[in-house]
Amino acid sequence: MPTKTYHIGVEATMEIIGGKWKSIILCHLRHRTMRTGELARAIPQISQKMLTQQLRELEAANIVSRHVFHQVPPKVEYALTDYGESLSGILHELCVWGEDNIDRRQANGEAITLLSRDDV
Amino acid sequence: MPTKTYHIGVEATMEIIGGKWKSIILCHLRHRTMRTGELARAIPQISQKMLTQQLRELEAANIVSRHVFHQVPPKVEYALTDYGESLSGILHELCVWGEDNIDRRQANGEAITLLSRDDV
DNA sequence: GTTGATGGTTACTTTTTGGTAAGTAGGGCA
DNA sequence: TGCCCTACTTACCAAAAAGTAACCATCAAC
Repeated sequence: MPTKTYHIGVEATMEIIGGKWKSIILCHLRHRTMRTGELARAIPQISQKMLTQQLRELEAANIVSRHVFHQVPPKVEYALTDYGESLSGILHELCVWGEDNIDRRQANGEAITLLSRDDV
Repeated sequence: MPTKTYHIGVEATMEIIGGKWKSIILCHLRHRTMRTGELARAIPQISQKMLTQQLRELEAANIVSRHVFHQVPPKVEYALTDYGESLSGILHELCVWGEDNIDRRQANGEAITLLSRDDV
């Protein structure tokens, strides 16, 4: 098996929380356990496919846990694992920095909106 | 002009530091001003094209400044702007978390290496 | 006048990522 | 009987990101 080589720590981090959706999902799970449908409603732009795909990858990385309730209709809950919680501070800062960035760009005349500001 | 809409702060942040290269470049510039060639040597996997492309985008976002010395052969220096410095804490944490993540995966038997650990 | 150093661009191809739409399961319920 | 609910999968296609390789400019030194 070929050894995977990283040159700098941030590479590994971005492999886990990078991409268009993972950090968004994690920012929501940071606040509370959520069902699949709740996440989908919280992230209206995401498709079913992307949502489950990203959740599977986060689960594989031991960042998110998946709890299936054997019911009909199905019920599945996602939450940060203990290890996932170790990202909580970073996720919070990423949210806050982004909010500030949007404020600046607005002040600068850009046509840009932030719909929910839940990390203030 | 259509208004750009974000749903959560982290979206804006990831638009700026996301992608395969930006956070790596920024982690290097966090320590000191660097010339193009220095960056290229510090990130051996990156191509000329990607390096300049990513630097241009970071410059457009006002995260990185570009200082051209009108000499032959050319000399160009890149540095974090004051605003870019506001990412410094986050970048540091992203590096440290990644280093820890690699440690865990190694302890877990994965064939994986981290070449330089400059953020301890 | 050829070579080298440095930073950069361009055209082209490949890889990765994301989007759409349809289908599955299984019990509840009218 | 047939449709609903929820979570999830699959096949297929489109778009975005990244990789490759060749090229340019300038002046200095040999």
